[in-house]
Amino acid sequence: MSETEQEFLKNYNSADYQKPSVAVDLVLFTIRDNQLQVLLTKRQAHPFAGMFALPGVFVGMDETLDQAAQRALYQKTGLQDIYFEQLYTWGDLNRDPRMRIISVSYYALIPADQIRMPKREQSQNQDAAFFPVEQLPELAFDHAEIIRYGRERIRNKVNYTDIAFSLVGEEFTLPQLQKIYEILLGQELYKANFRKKIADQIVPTDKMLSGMRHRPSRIYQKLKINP
Amino acid sequence: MSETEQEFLKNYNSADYQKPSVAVDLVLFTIRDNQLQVLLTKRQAHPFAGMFALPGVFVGMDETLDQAAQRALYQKTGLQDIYFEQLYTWGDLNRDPRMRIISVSYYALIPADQIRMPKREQSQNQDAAFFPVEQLPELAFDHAEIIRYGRERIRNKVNYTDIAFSLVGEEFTLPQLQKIYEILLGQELYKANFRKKIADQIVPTDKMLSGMRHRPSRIYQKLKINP
DNA sequence: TATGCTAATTAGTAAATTGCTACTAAGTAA
DNA sequence: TTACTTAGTAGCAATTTACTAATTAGCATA
Repeated sequence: MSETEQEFLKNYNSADYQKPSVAVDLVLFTIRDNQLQVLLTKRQAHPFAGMFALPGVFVGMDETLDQAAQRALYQKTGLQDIYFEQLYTWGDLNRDPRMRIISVSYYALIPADQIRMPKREQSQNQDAAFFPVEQLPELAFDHAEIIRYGRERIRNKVNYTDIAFSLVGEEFTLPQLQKIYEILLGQELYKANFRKKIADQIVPTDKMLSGMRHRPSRIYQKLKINP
Repeated sequence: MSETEQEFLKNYNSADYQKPSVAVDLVLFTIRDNQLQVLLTKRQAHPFAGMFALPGVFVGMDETLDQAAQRALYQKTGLQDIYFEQLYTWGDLNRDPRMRIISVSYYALIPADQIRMPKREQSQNQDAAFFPVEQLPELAFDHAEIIRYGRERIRNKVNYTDIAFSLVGEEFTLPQLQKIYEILLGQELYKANFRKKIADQIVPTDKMLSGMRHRPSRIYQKLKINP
C-alpha cells in the first residue's frame, strides 16, 4: 500500500465510505451419467426470478473467504471434507442489478457417491439440482461465465495435479478413473498410456469389481504416503 | 444464490450491515540483472511502519476490479498497456490489524525497457523500488505470501501460455528470450529444444544485434497473426 | 462343461518430444 | 590471422505419446 494510501487510511473512518458487498459463489462439480454436472438453484425472487443460479452466501465479518465457502458448501449440500479451491473474483459494476456485489467464486469436486441430491429430471422439488455443463439452463448474473471459467481451470489442473481423484471414492477401478480424466479433459485417452502415467499414484487392492458380463477390473486406492 | 439468500436480500438494506473493505494489491514483476524482481513501497505509517509492502488501492464503488488494478498500476508506475491478470483474493480475518480488508491481488509483467524506476541500491528516495524476489526485505501484511503465490502462478503459466513475451520489448534475440524463460521457470533450458518449441510464435527480422565481442544474434519479433 | 461375448489388461511399436553433447559460424579484440 | 566468445545447428539417446493388437477372465447360454 502506497504512502497515499496510508495517508488515506490514517483518516479513514470505515463507516464513512460506501463499500461493495462481498459474496462467495460456489461451482459444485460432480460426475454423473458420464457427464460433468454442476449444482444450480432456482431463483424465486427478483432479479432473474425463475432462472437458475449458483449457490452462494454473503461473507460474514467474522469468517474468512474459505470459511464462507465451506459454510455455503455445508448449507447447500450437507457435505464437509470436500476438495475445494478459490477460482476467481468477479467485480463488474452491474453483475447484480440491485447493488454492487463482488463475488469470490470457488469450485468444489464432489464424488458422485457422496451426493444425496436428485438429478434434475427426477427431482420433485425443482429448486436445486445438478445439470450437465453441456446443457445448462439460462443462468442468472454472470454465473454462466463463472462456470465456464471453472471448467477451464479444471481442464488445466487435471494435467499437473491429482484433483481428478477428488471425484472418485476411496476405491475405484482404473476404467472408472480413466473415464473421469476423460470427462474432465474433454478427450479420450489411451488405456495403456493412462495407466503408465498414474501408476505411481495408485495402489492395487486384492479386490475385484465383478458382476458385469465380462472380465472384472481390479480395485485400486490412491497412494497416500508421500511420493 | 439460494432462496434463503434471496429472502435475505429482499429485506437487505445495504447500509445496515457491516461490510469488509475491498482493496487491490499489485505484484509488479520485471526482470533486471537476470533476476525476477518485484516492486515494493516502504510504509511510513502504522501498522508495519518502515516495512515494505505491495502497492495497492481501495476499490471504488464506480470501478471494476480490473479497472482498480489498472488505476493502481498507472498511479504507481505511469504505465498502461501492460499485461496483468488477477491472481487470488485474500480474506483472512486479521490480514490488516486496523480493519477487515479483503484484497484482490493482481500480477503484472513489465518489460525492463519500460521501467523508469530506479533499482533499490541506486534509488535516492527509498520509498519505492524493485527487489529481487530471492532477496526480499521483511514484508508487511501477508504480502510475502502473495508474492510467492504470484511467482508460482507464473511458473505454471509460462509453460502453456505466451506470458513470457510480456517481459521483452517488440524486438528481442532468442538468447534474451530464453533467459527470460529460464528466470521465470527457475531452471535452465536447452537451446535447441527451446528454439523448436517457440519456433511457431516468432518471426525473424533482418536485423542483428551486434557489438558484443562474439557472433551477433538475430533479432526476432513475436508472431502477431492468428496461429 | 464348452463356446461365445464383452470389456480388462498387457504387449509392443512408430512418432514426437525432451535430455544432452558436440560441432560449426560470425562477430570483436589483439 | 589468430584467439576468444557466444550464436546457432546437428544429431543421437531416453522418454513420452499415439496407436494397434493380442491375451485374459468373468458371465451367459447352449
